[in-house]
Amino acid sequence: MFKADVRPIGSNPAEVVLRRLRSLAPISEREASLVLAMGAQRQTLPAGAEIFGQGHLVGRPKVLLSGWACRCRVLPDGRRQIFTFVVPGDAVGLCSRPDPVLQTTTIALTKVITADASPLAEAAFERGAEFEGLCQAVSVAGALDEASLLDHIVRLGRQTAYERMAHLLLELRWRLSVVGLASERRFPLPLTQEVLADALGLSIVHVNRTLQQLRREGLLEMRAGAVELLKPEVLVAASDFRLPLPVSEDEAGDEDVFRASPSA
Amino acid sequence: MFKADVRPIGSNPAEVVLRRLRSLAPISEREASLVLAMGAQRQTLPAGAEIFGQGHLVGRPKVLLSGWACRCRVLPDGRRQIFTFVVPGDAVGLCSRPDPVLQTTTIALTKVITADASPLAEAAFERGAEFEGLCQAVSVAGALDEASLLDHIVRLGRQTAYERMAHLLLELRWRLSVVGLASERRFPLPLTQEVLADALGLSIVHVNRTLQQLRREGLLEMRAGAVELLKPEVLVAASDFRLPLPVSEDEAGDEDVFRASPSA
DNA sequence: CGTATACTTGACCTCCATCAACTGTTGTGG
DNA sequence: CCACAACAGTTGATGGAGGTCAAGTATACG
Repeated sequence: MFKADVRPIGSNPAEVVLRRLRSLAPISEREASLVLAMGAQRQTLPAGAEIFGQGHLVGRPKVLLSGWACRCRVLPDGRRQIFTFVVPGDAVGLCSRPDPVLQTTTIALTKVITADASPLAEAAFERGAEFEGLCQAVSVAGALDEASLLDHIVRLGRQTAYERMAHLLLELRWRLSVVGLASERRFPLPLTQEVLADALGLSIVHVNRTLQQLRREGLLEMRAGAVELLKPEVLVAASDFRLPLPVSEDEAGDEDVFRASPSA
Repeated sequence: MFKADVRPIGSNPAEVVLRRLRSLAPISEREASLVLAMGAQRQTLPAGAEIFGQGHLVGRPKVLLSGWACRCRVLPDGRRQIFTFVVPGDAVGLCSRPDPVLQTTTIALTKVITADASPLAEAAFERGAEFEGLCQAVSVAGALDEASLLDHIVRLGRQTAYERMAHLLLELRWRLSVVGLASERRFPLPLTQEVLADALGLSIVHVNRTLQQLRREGLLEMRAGAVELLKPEVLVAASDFRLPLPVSEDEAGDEDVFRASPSA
């Protein structure tokens, strides 16, 4: 059985962050140790805790070492929209502009462990010349974040429930695989159907039926907080999923674990 | 009658850009003349022209001096999703990261006049210390762009057709008012119902019916490429519209033309 | 055990899409 | 100046995707 917050293989809990950054740009040893050192200042929060509040002045940026969170907004009548999921290795509130306010609330969806990312922010934004790799990795991470928002808009605006679900699952598989938390077919998904509904702009009931349809068609299995995509290629085709465009001609970090159409 | 691309009052066509930037941060005289100088290198494109292509390497950043454009993506089966509208004064492809690829296509919706924004990009990103105002304005512009994407996600995920339409019109009114192209109730809207449909994730027919409902309720009038919001407060209340949070405590530029709940 | 939380299922309804036709409105060329 | 495309907008009829309501059944947890 998968656990929601599998610890990276190495001993340092900040290793996920390093993996993430290495997938975005080449990271030197000196940079790596700066990143790993952040693992010392940890904070644990229970599911449901607010990590960043909408409208609060930004505190210090954070990275997620384990657990899942989401950025969302709640309408006055209680409707909620989730903008993006935050998975281990991701940063929250890490932003080049002296962002006066966050436009969103960040909430822990499981028990989470975070670390203070100020050292990373300082290295990337204020001493970018010294820390070229970190600077570039953080910059690319920002570009990917924006790409993910755009994908989300397409899902919500122009895709059916079935396509939205398939597309989101593939995106999560991709993001988790980068930090070593997903195999080609299987990954943890500690989300309730209600949370999926709030992300996909659907009702809980319809999320349930959509998942059942995918199961009936033999495309996935879900149990104990983990999903298995039985035929990822079919989902890719059905939802027009594509990975973010290649980062650049020469500067990829890790080799990709798998491409948009994995050999199943 | 309103024209779609009213020229700013001043003689220099780049004055809209200056207005936009001044609304975001204090701009010095030296910075202002740098901005106005960009007006010299103009380019005119017909409606339908592609300003930036998805996947192309970014050319030079541009600012829009007149006309309207949109950033969008087209799915393989022809469905189209518009992410955001680009109105006079806005920049396209202006980005701190050496963004290798644009995730979107930018298309002219009317005849447009653009100018090369490289001087602005260079001042803001490479000589930020010399051009503090520009640097800050561009940075805030980026934050507002992101906020607008988030609003769009909420519209598409959690609002009804009626709410989406009201919310979008209020956003456009706000953005145009900043550059002096909207009065409190009236502004140009050179968009077909098809374009609105592609932005709002609706069908053309339903956009038509939604507009008719708004008209029947005496909330707006549309003719000759311009809208008049007869009771903006009602639209604000119906769509839970709110302006982007205050930029910061002390550094606002222009006074706002009107706040979220204008005295109608 | 018993309570809370998540998931499941059925019945019903509504919002919005689709299809198809029709009505302006431009603008262009004969 | 009119004919007629071409396009944007309008309208009705119909159906389907997905929402809502309500009741059930696991599953976890103290």
